[in-house]
This record gives sequence, C-alpha cells and structure tokens, in this order.
Amino acid sequence: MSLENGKDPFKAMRKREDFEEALYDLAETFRVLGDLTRVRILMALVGSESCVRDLAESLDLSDSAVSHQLRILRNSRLVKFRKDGKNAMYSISDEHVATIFREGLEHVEGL
Amino acid sequence: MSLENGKDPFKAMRKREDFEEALYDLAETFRVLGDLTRVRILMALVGSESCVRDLAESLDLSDSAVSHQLRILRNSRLVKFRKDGKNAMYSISDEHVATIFREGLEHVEGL
DNA sequence: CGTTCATATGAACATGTGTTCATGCGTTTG
DNA sequence: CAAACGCATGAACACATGTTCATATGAACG
Repeated sequence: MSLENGKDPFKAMRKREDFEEALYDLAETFRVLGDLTRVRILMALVGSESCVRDLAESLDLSDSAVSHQLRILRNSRLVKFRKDGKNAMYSISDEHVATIFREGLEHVEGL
Repeated sequence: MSLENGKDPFKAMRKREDFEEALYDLAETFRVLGDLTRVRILMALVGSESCVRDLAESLDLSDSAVSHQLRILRNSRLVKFRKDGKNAMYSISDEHVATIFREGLEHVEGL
C-alpha cells in the first residue's frame, strides 16, 4: 500500500474492509472443509502424504473425484503437493488445519 | 473428555463406525461455518450476546434471513439462546468455536 | 516408437442451499 | 383489547456445488 497509515483518513475503513475480507476468506475455508469427501481426504493425509490413486482406492472414490477435490483443497492452501515421477504426492499444508480438525472433533464429540 | 489424553487425538477414536460418523458430523459443522452470513453472525456474537433484531440491523440483513441462519447455527449447537421477554438472546455456545475461528483466521492470514 | 499408468480438466446433470416474500404466533405496550 | 413488535417458518426462486463421463496430458516402460 502506498499511503502512510498515520495520515490516511480512510485507514479505519480500509481496516474494516480488510476484516470483512478476512471473514470472507474464513467462510470460504470452512466451506471447503464442509464436505465429507474432502474431510475424508484430509484425514487420510494427516500424518502421511499420499498420491491420488492411493487416496481413491483407500477411500473408494473415482480418480476423477479425488483429483477434482484435491484441486479445491489446493486452491485453499489446505494441501500441498510435489511431483514424484508420474505421481503427485499430496500432504497437509498447514499446522492450523490439524488444530482446526482437533477442535472440530471435540465440538462434535460434545453433541 | 475422551480426546484429552495427549498426543494423537485421532487415535482416541476406537470404533471405525464412530470415526466415520464423527467425520460426517465434522464436515457438517464446517459446512455450517462455511457461509459468510453465518460467519458474520458468529463474529458479532463473539463476546456479546445479541438478539435477532440487533443482529439484523448491525449486519444489514433482514430479520428473516438472520432468523433462518440462527436456526441452522442452533441445530449445529454453535449458538445457544435464551428468551428474554419478546426478545431471543443468542450467544456462542461452545468455547471450541472461538478456537476454530482463531486458527482459521491464522490460516487465512497466511495466504 | 506405442502402450499403459497417474493425473487433470471441461461439460453436463442432479442435488443442495440461501435469500426473499408472505404469513403466523406469542409477547409487550398503548 | 388492539396494535405493534420480535421472531419463526414454509414456499419459491435463483444460484452454487459435487459427481460422473469423456477426454487430454505427460511420464514411465516394454
């Protein structure tokens, strides 16, 4: 940003807009997490990276479905991947994700 | 709580059916959180309970929209409420929710 | 080479979802 | 009491979304 914070009369407004944008991103992240297939994929990736084919087999899904969902997870930075020959190895990208999962599980346990 | 025993909370799940069901509930909870309107409502409720009318006004939403969304949040045990005369006072129901929000915000900050 | 394997992607379809509108219901207030 | 208020809810509509199917790409391997 080019304006100095101290002299910008719209500083407060920009901060509010930044907050609204953060809320939008937060909702978007939860929206991505709010699908059983993606939750199962992420759970399978907790602690052990895996390729598309193995995920599809262990979760009983089509390769295509897994690939589609992994793209969505990738776009939300919830998983990262590296190429290994003709395989694409996926893994959890973020420590916060595990925490979110743990807290979420504790929440549903309390139901 | 059964998940409080230390290193790996996921292994605390004993039966596979229970685990699958927990994943379903987890995805359902995230699905509910994955909507901007509901995120804004929850943020407004963090730290201060509020009634439908005030939420609608401060968030620039219709009473009906707020009420519909609050019902969804209620069904997921994300908010609780008490009747106060003709008002319905809503508040965050679960301390895990605040943690989930905090971790989620840190995640989106890292984008 | 050509074939096979792993992955990606677009289109299409069916299903799910959030909002608005209209209305109902209980409680407070004049 | 009657009117106003706060809230809830069903129907309907517009829109988003996940899966499947077909196909494309690109790397290993005979």
